[in-house]
Amino acid sequence: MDSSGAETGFAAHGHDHGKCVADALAAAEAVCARRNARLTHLRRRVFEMLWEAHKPTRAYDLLDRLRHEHDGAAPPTVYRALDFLLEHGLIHKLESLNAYIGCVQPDAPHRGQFLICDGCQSVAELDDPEIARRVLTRARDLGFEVRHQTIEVSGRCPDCNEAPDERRRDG
Amino acid sequence: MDSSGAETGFAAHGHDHGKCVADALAAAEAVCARRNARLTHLRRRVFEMLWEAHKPTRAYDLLDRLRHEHDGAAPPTVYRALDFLLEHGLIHKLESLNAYIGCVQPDAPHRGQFLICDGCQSVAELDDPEIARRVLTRARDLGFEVRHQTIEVSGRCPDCNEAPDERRRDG
DNA sequence: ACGATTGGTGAAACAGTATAACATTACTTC
DNA sequence: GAAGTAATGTTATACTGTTTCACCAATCGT
Repeated sequence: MDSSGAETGFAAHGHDHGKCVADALAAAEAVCARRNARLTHLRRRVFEMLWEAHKPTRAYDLLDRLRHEHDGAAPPTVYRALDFLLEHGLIHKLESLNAYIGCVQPDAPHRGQFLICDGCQSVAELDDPEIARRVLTRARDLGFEVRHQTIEVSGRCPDCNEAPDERRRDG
Repeated sequence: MDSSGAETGFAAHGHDHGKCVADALAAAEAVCARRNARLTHLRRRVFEMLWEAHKPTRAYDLLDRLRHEHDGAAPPTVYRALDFLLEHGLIHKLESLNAYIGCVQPDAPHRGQFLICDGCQSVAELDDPEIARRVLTRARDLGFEVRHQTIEVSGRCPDCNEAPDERRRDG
């Protein structure tokens, strides 16, 4: 639970991040292979960058990083890659932050629930079927047919809660 | 349930919209009076515009309308009004649309859940305590202290469901 | 009434987010 | 290898939101 980061809950400080990125990439490759989707160099790099950051990252931050290794990078470059990754459920967009983050369960397409820490920007992705089901039920009661759920919760993660002002986990 | 629009669920087509706006305004005035918050002309107008539209409205749409009656209107004009209204729980921001909408229960501050129709842009605000509670519980299990919940569901309202492509409720 | 403080507004510039449109390259398939 | 499709390059632009500073109006203590 502490070593991969590819599960529900907050990643531990000292988790093996190299492995965590590698695992995510392997999962993404598997998904794309299965679907005959082309995980091109650009798309792979954007995906890797999101996992390397391991926190919500904005499109223009990705663009800045991309430019370091790729001269012609422009907004469409990164947005197209993000669109592809979103479409295949490999990443999520956090609407309340206008930021993107790697998906911890790319195999099964799903709408996750996100806990977003105001203090350190860490994010935990839940996949609680009860929450999703309850939302579905209430919607259906009103005759509403659900297509997509956006559930984002802001607040303070355990670490930032302990040390309200001092500690900031950035790396 | 069909006449005021100021309740959970989708507003009926022929509801008395004048009354619905007037009621909302009265409620807003009451809230502001109780808190010694100043519902100035500008703020009131933005609030009214949101209720008149009766669907999610973007900041720059409000700005356009504001300019018709007020020459000096600029982005900060409308964003400041929106900030005030948000702060006092008189409106909500729909993060997945970057749009704003009047709150149906301004009395008790709350985090609502929103059903947003892709077809006609109508929105129903739920206030299901079970959903909110379940989210709270799961967060607390992970040691996460919740500050704010963003729950937005997109899909199709009953009307658009019946007539998938033809009917569009705009007015 | 007086000045000081506070909160609201006017105005201009700017920062951040995202898409449109069209040209070009690369990959696939036959 | 020619045709068709998918991906990328390139430029421009639209949309969303903030910063900053100056000014005015209401409030408060005296």
